[in-house]
Amino acid sequence: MAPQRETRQKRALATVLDQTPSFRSAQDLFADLRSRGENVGLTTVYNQLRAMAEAGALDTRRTDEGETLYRRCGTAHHHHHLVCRQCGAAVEVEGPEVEQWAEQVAGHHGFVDIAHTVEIVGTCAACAGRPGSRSHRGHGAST
Amino acid sequence: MAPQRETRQKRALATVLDQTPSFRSAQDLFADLRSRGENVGLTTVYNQLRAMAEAGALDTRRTDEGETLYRRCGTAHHHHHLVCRQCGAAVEVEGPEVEQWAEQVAGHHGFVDIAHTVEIVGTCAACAGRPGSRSHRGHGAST
DNA sequence: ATGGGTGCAAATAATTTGCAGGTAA
DNA sequence: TTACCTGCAAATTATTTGCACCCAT
Repeated sequence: MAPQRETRQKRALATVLDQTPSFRSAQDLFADLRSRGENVGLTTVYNQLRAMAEAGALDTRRTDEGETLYRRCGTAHHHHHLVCRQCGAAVEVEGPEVEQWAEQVAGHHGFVDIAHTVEIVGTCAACAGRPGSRSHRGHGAST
Repeated sequence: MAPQRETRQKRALATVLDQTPSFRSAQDLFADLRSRGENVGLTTVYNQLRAMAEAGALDTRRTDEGETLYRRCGTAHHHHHLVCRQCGAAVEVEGPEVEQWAEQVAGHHGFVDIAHTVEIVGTCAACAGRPGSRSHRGHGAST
């Protein structure tokens, strides 16, 4: 397997991902890239995003509207997310008890080869303080 | 507000929903309806599905591929799902400890107005017994 | 009669794919 | 040079919407 090549586009995307702590959509990242003057194609963004996600370098989520959101993965081990419904900020959390509960419940029903998804959504302290800041999936980049 | 009307299409959809214990996509339900000879339009299926979901009569999920799945809601109170990745069968489960854990973790990070999603995926006893039955989103209806 | 219900056709929207040309190694 | 990468354009796919007609009440 030939090693991955270093391209301007890859570097640009990686940079943007590193500068945002919250989940962002492909379309969003693409727009951000363009606003920075980086000339990267939408197709490339999708290509890279998928490649990185498959390589385990990115965490992914789906919004209720069907968009896939990506975010640089902090810890390598299993974890869940606590996401702010206002600003999109995400905190990685762990919960041994939940893992156990899932295993237990599944086993109790005769299920094997268990996997699970947990996501907690709420309003973070900052957003709770100043209501009305409807920057659901805000940028905050460039300019 | 005028009461809902009783139509052949609504009844047909309701019947199909009642006969399946697992989550099914709109496309899937539509195909099933047609295979039964029921002449219902895809648009109507979507219309009804959305109306029922908003009315709280249906539970909804999203597959990784972006499809929305619907299923008649058994219990009215909060619960989660244990789904079989092979046949799609779903069991409604509860977990007081998880609810508490979510509240606790969220509060610890300063988040308020908490909501959460939990989904356990596994292979049910039946499917584990006869591997290879790749009916990912099986019908099981008619014929 | 009448207004909610229906469904064909066209519109959306996110994401994927074909493929010709670019470029890192 | 080589084949991986890029990105335009077109294709896919689930779902929504415009709208004229129909039927349960």
